[in-house]
Amino acid sequence: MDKQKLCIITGPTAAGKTRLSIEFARKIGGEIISADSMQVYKYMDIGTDKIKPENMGGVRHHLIDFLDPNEDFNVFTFQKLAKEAVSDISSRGHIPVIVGGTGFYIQAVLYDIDFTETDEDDSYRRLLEERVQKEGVHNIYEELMKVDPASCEIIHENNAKRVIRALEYYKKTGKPISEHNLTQRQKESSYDFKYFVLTDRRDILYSRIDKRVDLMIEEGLEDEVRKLAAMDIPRTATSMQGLGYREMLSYIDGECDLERAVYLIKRNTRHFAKRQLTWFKRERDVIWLDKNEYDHDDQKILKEMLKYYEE
RNA sequence: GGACUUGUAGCUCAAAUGGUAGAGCGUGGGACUGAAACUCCCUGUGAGGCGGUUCGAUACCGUCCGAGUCUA
Repeated sequence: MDKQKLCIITGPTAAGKTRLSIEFARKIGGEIISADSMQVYKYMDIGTDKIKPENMGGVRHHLIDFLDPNEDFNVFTFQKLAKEAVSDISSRGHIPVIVGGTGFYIQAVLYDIDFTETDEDDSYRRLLEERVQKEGVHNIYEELMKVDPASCEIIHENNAKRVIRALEYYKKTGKPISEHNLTQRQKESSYDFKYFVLTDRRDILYSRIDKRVDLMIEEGLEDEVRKLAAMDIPRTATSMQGLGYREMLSYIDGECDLERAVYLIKRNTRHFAKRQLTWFKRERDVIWLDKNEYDHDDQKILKEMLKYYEE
């Protein structure tokens, strides 16, 4: 049986994925699955730069704007929903196009990474978090050293989050996560995929980010965040970790002035774009599309993408 | 015009009784496999110019240039 076709359009934030993806999807008869950890949330439109229905050009979108900001969202959930969407789309004879900047999410779907090993119980994680609060990471790092020294080679001691997860994994499965990761890494994709990474010169990217943040402020980001705050969404919620939301909340709570908040949003977004690029650089079988090499002309890029697609 | 302060890494600033200097932030690079817009790691030879004193000056002296504060 032939492999299922799948396209991916990703790249750092503000590279111009959204607009391009609409044209591309229309050309190939595709439907879009958003791979964005924040655009899943309702009431978070400005800060996530969520596409407006009138800009969708008739292309159907999945995994966007459906979750309450109080709810948690993570890779596993995304993977499950995305796989459902993929089969739904292909069952109707369309091509699934994954669009978004969360590389981890894309990987989870593309290589069908196995996350099914554990239950929902996170009491152990909570316990470890508390211990880190009180004792620092060192002690639990030592514990990880005993059960999974290979992970200690990879995870830096200061990276409490990853140390906790490694211990949690061991506790729940009796196996080291390092071993699991190793086998997952070997996987071949079961899709016939084209993985496009849209990018641009760094300075252009950065100035686009700055402009976009200014625009968000003009469009009323503050108001959007105030409304969320009024909905009693805790600052620790996954949704409130989103860029722009975190910083705005600290401004609203009087921890800094607006100017500072805006500066931080811009800076953190730049850092984020950099991290995204690092991620895509080490992904296999990626097709880089540097806008700079196509005179920043979407039509030229689109032509190139279609060429790859026909292959 | 006079008095004073000041000129150290892209930015904000340290330190060293004269023995060639660090921090934070930015920048750049990297990791990442149920939190990922998360979390974490690595990354800095740079003293305004010219003279002088000295074995040796970014530090002392002179001078020029730039910045700031006060003042007739």
